[in-house]
Formats: sequence, structure tokens, C-alpha cells
Amino acid sequence: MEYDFRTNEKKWQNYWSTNHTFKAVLDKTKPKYYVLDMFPYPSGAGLHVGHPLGYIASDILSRFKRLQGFNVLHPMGYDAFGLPAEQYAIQTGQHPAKTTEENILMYREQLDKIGFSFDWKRQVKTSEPSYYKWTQWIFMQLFNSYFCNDEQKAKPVSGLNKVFNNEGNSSINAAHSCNLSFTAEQWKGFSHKEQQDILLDYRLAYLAESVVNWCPEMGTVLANDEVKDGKSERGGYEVVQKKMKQWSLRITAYAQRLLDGLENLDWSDALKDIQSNWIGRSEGAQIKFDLDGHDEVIEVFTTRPDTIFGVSFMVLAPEHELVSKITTAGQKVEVEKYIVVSSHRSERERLADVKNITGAFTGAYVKQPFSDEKIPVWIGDYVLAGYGTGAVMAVPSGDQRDWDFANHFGLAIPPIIKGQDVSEGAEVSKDGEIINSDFLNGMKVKKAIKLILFKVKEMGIGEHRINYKMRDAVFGRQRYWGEPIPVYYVDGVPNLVKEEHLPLALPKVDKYLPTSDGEPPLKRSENWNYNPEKGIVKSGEGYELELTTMPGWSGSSWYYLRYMDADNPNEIASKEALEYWGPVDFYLGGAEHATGHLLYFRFWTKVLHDLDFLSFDEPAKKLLNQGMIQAEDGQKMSKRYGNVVNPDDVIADHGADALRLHEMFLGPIEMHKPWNTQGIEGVSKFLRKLWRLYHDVDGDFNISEEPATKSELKSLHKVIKKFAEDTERLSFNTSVSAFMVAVNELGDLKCNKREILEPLTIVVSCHAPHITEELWNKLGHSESISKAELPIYNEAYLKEDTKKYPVSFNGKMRFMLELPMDFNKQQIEEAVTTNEQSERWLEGKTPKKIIVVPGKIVNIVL
RNA sequence: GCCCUGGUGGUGGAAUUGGUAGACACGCAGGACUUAAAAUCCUGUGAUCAUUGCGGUCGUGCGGGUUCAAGUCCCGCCCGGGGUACCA
Repeated sequence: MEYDFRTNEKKWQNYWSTNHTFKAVLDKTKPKYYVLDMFPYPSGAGLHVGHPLGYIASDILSRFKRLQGFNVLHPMGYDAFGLPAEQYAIQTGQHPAKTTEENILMYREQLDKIGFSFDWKRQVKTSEPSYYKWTQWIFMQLFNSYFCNDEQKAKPVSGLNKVFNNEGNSSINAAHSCNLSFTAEQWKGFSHKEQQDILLDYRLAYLAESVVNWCPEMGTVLANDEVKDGKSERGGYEVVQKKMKQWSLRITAYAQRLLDGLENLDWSDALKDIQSNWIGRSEGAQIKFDLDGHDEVIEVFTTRPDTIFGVSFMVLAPEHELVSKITTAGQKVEVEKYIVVSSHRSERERLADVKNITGAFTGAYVKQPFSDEKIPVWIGDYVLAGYGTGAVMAVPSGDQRDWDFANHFGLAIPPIIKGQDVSEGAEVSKDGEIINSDFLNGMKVKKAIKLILFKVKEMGIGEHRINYKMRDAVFGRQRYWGEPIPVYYVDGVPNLVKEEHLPLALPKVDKYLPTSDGEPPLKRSENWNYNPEKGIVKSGEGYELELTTMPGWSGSSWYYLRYMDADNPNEIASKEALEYWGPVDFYLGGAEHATGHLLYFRFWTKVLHDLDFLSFDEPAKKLLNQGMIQAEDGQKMSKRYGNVVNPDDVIADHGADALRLHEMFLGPIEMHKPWNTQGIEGVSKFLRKLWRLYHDVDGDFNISEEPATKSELKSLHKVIKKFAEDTERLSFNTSVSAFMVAVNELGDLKCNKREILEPLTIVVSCHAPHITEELWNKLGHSESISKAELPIYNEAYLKEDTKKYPVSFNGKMRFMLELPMDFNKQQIEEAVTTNEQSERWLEGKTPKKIIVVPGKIVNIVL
């Protein structure tokens, strides 16, 4: 009987499911291992062969860890809130929950066919009220916390209130967006609303007027990571800058910790680089320049304070608050005209138009603090209002953008680096020697920066400063299909909904569109007011509830915690479960989430850690990015190009084990690689050959109890060793060739011995679980092969008595010579030089040198 | 521009620490079995020169270098993929 994958795979999938074979149970006597996949958004298109690639790899690792005796947590769920379901709802009027549920069922069916060892009892769906209750609860923790810069951690806002009462806000060093400073007396004098507005500016979840990415097509705001090249990442719609009052999360407070934390993570350098570039730390100085004829000062941020003697003008962002104040009457028309023009340029135009240098002179001057020289103040949109102080000290000889600006407007370019040619461009390297700079003359950059920092501090005009490119994350979406934000308003002051009223469930609406006056869809609900005693009440009968919903990345920022204790009605997960299972030992998913999900995921973990809910402060110790599978034509696999390969079809033709093996065999997991339809024949053939080892020519199961020979044991232990090593270093493709080599060798040896085949079955079972369950069962085992123990390789079986040495002359391999393994250098050298094959290559010469690496090579230098 | 990645036969890839480049597959060619096909098995398969056989030369994107020895290390380029971009 040939191997019949169709009935066999179904048989074992049913067995696993009815016996709950992969159910994970908290068991403190066993070491745990948590393998997590990035959960999918269940789209209507279903899975193509690219999607399971990562799931197969993580499944192999999970099974491997089980065989090693770990208690493995390997869950799966759905990132179920999202825009496509909502767009579909707008078009068809169907509730997004309905289409989402349909898609989930389709996904589940596809996933089940591949033979994954998920513990489905722990499944989460982010759009379920029982799940998003806790997403809302985490939002409340964020709302109730502020970030203390001194301790570098989140703390309860209630503590802030006390400090304000006692000493105002001057002594507190916290992350905030409050531009007031006040004394205790003033604080006590503020109204309730004023106090609440100030506290809001300190909260980690805060409401603030800010410039946001507004997408008119989608009718919602987007976070920075959701915008690519001035267009929305999803849909590619135009995005414009707009000032709006929005919920935001103060992730910037965690910038330094998010950066520092990378160091101890076993993530790829590529990914860590993407995150650290996105965080964008830069170290420098903030320096004040006195304005000529005004009380105000212009503050600039610079990473090169040592170039301060090269400053020949200042540039403010057009939106800078001092612009209107300092512009002289004579320049007023020009400046105002420029501001209007630049404000009408969209982000996109600005990006596309980098070469075009624009700006205007304000007519004002500042004083260079050391030379008292008068320096003209310009405005220009190459200076961004949102970064640093929104103003720069322009050093055209040291910064190319400043140089371009100076060159364009005919401003002075004083040289400050020895030997530089200012007519050519700026000298940006940090190697030069400083000139024309008073007390800094003759110094190198590093030393000069130290000295100038000391000087400006001494003079009270500047200080050391660190800036980050990363911005706070806009958290509200003018959309329906997301978690409601658990906030209601009393006289414009946001209040948290009572915890007992969670989950704050999405209300019914008649349409999923904004209202006619542009309010979000939740405004349409007839039941969207709040009464602190009763909970949700009819619209018009209570306080206004928040109308925006949370962004798509909310549910995914903490889902890994819920898997640890998925049904807990009282907590996000029990302390015990969090303590035992956390953090994730191995996380697998696409690199496209580097600046979105993976940052928020780390951020929420750190907050929950600070608030003592978690003992760890990084969610995933080790992370692997799987590559993309391209279509056979090298393009992206997409419905649009009609080149999608559906795993269901592959499984119908070749079986799930073949699919799994083939996807791994395509190449290293982290690489992009094209799908290859023909190649699957190779792994199918392998599975048939494997089957045949256990069966005689008539197809009857036939196993010998005879002891194994040396060469059989060698084949077996080679593959045991290779599989374990390969899997530890996540090289899933090379294991497959090792399996093939073993099966080919054992086939040649006509080996059907239990002593060999039993361990071999276990070794292959992680990659090909169905066929091996069947063989395992035929070998007489009543338990699943996943409960077996990983065979340990024995060095003794791999030891050779002889070694075939490659013998090289001048580095070129000329012939092989078999010598006893225990020959020492001397003996090897003698054997090689006296060997008759050497004569031809020696040509009578005496070797200059003979290199012998025992067990490896011989090289003779002539 | 800057920061990451990658570049090896016709194809996917292997070579883990500098030590026989091309494992394992696909494809292709030839053969066995068969009335035929499928399945299975065997042989060959980097290029090139030579050929009766032995064999020689070249070869890991390009150009240099280090080394007894380089796909692997160093320097300078080219090309593909990703990230980021007036971030001071």
C-alpha cells in the first residue's frame, strides 16, 4: 500500500483536535517555551502560500521544543478590527462583525489543513467584547499614568496632583505637553477644568490639539507609521496635515527606554536598526540667542554646538510662534506671503520639492553670544516646526542644507574648518580642525563640543539636550470598527468610564459613515451617552461618550498576554500565568511591522511593567522576520496579477506534509524567495521513500528488530545531530536536505530496523507531522509522536577511523588520500610526501612549507 | 543621500569556526522496467580545452589586498531588495 496522504492527514488532524493534543497547561514543574506568530488580519481573500511560511517554521520550532521536554505555549488568534471590513460594511451595509466572522471561519479551515500544533482553546479575537474589555482597561491605565523622567518610568497621575498642590509644577521632571508653569498657589486657584486640562497634558493617554495626518478619503486621522510617502499605507490615499484635537499616546516618553531595550533583544540587526532610526535619537545642545530689540530669545537645537562661530544666519520654521512678533514692518508683506504659500503646500509637495529652496527674511537680528555679531533671522520651510525647537542656527560652512540656503539667498559662508573650500559646499565630516572660532581654534570636534557646552551652561544660555524624531502616536480614529475609547465628557473634561461598565461595547449604527456634519459614525447611535451610575444610556440622556475608536494596532499591542490566560474574566491574565508564560521566547512575523506594531507592543509592555502588572519589560526576547514568498514570476503574489497559489490546492495535490516540507525547502526562512511549483515533486518523492523504508515491496508494514549496523547508526546520528543544530539556529531548510540524505542512505542500506527507524520518525515529525504520526502508530505507540522524546545524538557513531584528506599543492586540490584518523601531523606529512601521487606535483622540488591540519586538509607550498 | 540586506550552475539553494565550492532538490539528457503511460530505479549534468583513458585551465557580482589557503576576512566599486529622508 502506497502512502495515502488524503485519508491519513485528515485522520491525524481529527485525532489532534479531539484529543486536545496541543493544549497547553500551566505546569510549574516543567520549563516553558512560548512560541508566538504574528496573528493575521482575516481578510476576505484568504491565505496564499506565502502566509503559512512563518506559521510552518514556528510550528516546527514548537514541536521541536515539545520533543525537548518544554511545556510549549503556541497559540493563534485574529487581529479582527480593521479597515477592509469597515469599507465593505459601508458598501454593503453588512455589519463588519459578520464579514469578519465569515473570514475567520475561512482562515480557520485553511489553517487546520496544514497541521499546525496550535492550542486553539486560547484563541483570541480582538473584536470580541470579552477581549477588548481589556484593551479598554489598558487605555485606562495609560490615562491614569504619567511618565517620570527622573525614574524613567510610568507612575500614577494621582501622585502628580499632590505635587502640584504642594509645589506647583516647577520641581517635577515629567514627560508632558504643558507649556504653563505654575506655583502651588496658582494651582489651587485654577478651576476644576483648568486643573484637569493641565493634568491631561501629563497623562500617557492625552487629548491635545496637534497637527495630524488627516486622510479625507478614509475620513480619519492616521499615525505616522500608517503614512508612507505622504499617502495612506492602506489604500494609498492622499494625506494632508491638519490641526485637530485628538487622543494620543505619549510613546515619546519611552523613546530612550525603547532604544536602550533593543540592545538586549535577540532580534535581527536590520530590525533593530529600523526601530532605532525611527526613534531617531540625536544628542546636542539647546542654545538661546538674544533677539535684537526684543525681550524674547530664539532657542535652537544643534548637534554641532562647536560650529557656533560659523553661524551667519538663523532660520525659523514658518509656523514658529515668534515669527509674527519679530518681523519688521518692511518685511511684513514678504514674510506673510511666504507663510501663506508654504502653509498651502501639502506634505507631499514639500517632499517632492526638496531641491527648491524657499524662504524669507524677517528683518530681525539675533546676537551671536560670544562675538556679539548681528545675525539675520530668516524663515524657511526646510526647518520643521515639530522637531527640536523649530529653529536652527545656520552654519552654511558645516551643514549642506544651510549652505544651499545661504548660496541661494547670497548669505555669508564663513569658513570654520581648516582647509575647507566654502565655494564648493559644506564640510560635514567631523575630522577637521576648527578655525576662526576664538577659544575653540585648533581643537577637534569632540573636544570643542565639550568646551562650548561647558561655556553656554556657565553663561546660562544653553544646555545639553537629546532629541528624538519619533512622535507621539495618534490614538483616535474617526471610524466605527474599532474599540470604543472608554471616555465621557463633563463640560468638556474627559472622564474615564467606570471599570464595572467595561467592556464599553460598540453600539449599533444605521450606517458606517460619518454624520452629515462630519462627526464619526458612533455619533449615529441612538444609545451613545453615559451615566456613571447606569452605564450606557440613550443619546441625549447622559454625558457625551467619546466618538472616535482606537486604531488597528491597539488589540495587537498586548494580545500575547491574553493568550497566557485567555478566558480570565477578572484580569488581563492571572499573575501566575503572566509570571509563568511570559515573556515570549520566540516571536515570528514580517519586518513590515517594525515601526508600528513592534514599537507599540514594546511600549505597552513597558507601561504595564512600570505599573507592576508584569515582571518583564520586553514582550519578546527573540524575534525572526520571515521573508516573503513571491510568485513564480518574481512578482508579489496578488489577486491583481493573477499569480496567487492557494495552499488548499497544493494540499489537495500533494498533502500538507509536502507543503510544509516544500515551503521550508525553498530556502532560508528570513529570505524573500519565489514559489516553485515543480520543486514540490522532490519533497513528495522524499515522503514516499520514507514510507517505503517501513514497508516491504508488497506495501506491508515490515520492521526488523535486528540490531543496527555501524553505517546505519552513522546515518541516523548524522541526521539527529543536524536536525537539532539546524533547528536551534532556525535553519529549517537545511534539515530537509539532511532528512533526504538519511532516507537515501538508509534506502541504499535497505534498512528497516526499529533501532534506526523509530528515532528517525521522531526527527522528521516536526516538519512532517501527519505521516510520522501514522508511522509512529504503526510502530506500536498509542500516544501521539509529539509526546515522544527527541533522540540525542551520540558522537561515537559519527567517529571515523580514517579521513580522506584533500591534498593541495599551492592551494589547489590535486588528489585525495585516505589516512588513519589518529595520524599526527608528522605522520600525515610523511604519508603525503612519500605517496606516489605527490611525485607528479612535486616535480622533484623540495616543498617550502607543508601545512597539515589534522582531520581537515594538507597543503604543500612549492 | 544615509542606514540595513542580499548577489554562488539552467533554477531553488548548501558550504555553521578561513580548510575538497556547487550538498540536497528541481529541470534537462540518456538508459532500465512496461504493449504504452504513470510510478520506480540507474547514469550524466558549473564552464571550457582535451579525450581512448588519465587530465588541464577558469570559476561564488566587479577591481584590488591579507593568507600556505578566501564564497567566507579587509579596502574600493556595481546591481537587486527593504527602511528612512530637508530631523538641524
